[in-house]
Amino acid sequence: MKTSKRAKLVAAGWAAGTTADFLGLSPEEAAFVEMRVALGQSLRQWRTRNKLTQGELAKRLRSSQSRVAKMEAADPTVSVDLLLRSLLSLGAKSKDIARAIA
Amino acid sequence: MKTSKRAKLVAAGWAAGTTADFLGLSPEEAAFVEMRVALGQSLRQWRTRNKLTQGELAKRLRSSQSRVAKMEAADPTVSVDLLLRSLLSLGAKSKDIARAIA
DNA sequence: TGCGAATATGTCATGTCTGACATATACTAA
DNA sequence: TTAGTATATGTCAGACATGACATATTCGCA
Repeated sequence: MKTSKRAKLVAAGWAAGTTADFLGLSPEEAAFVEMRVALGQSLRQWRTRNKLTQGELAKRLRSSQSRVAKMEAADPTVSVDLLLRSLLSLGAKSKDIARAIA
Repeated sequence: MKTSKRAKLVAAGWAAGTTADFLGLSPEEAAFVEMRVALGQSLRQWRTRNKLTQGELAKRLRSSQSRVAKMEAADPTVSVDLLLRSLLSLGAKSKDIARAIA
């Protein structure tokens, strides 16, 4: 894992050490987690850039504040589908999303 | 929508005309569908490149042939999560996925 | 410090996705 | 054509994600 990516995961609340190490994740599983974390962070960026609270965004998405918080935290109960639809609702384009996960 | 993207959608079985037109999809919804179609096509490429049948891939994924077929067809009942995990299992990297959806 | 706003965490009923199976259709070679 | 293989389509019970709610924690500011 690149150092920059690890920094992001740590920032997102993942303990130090590689994500893969943490609980015997296979490389694919680790990559999947990394993508989810990256999308969660991206969502937070788009939300704050648009000066919205989680509650306000939730209303726009017809969701709830708690779910938005979980999205941004890449909670295991949040699907990538929901993250993507939320980002698109905030105005993110395919290429923005591609850049976020690359 | 770019011509190249439309060609892909048509190739994937979507009727001519823009995806958005087809059934009153909002731009965000259309973009989401396009991403799913792109991921489905990418999955097929990775599978055929690895000379696997849908059944063989299904076994590796602990899934079923029918679901693999639906993934490649971007069937509405298939989540992006499943598409991504499948691609990663085939050896695709984050940047490959980013390129596919960009 | 305290207070109010924002965010985080836990739980649950309801709705959606999943693998599995059956079966239909498409493709290839004889 | 036919048979054999691959892929597509339809359905369903069980598994998982969802919005909503309650509540806890963190943050910013006076």
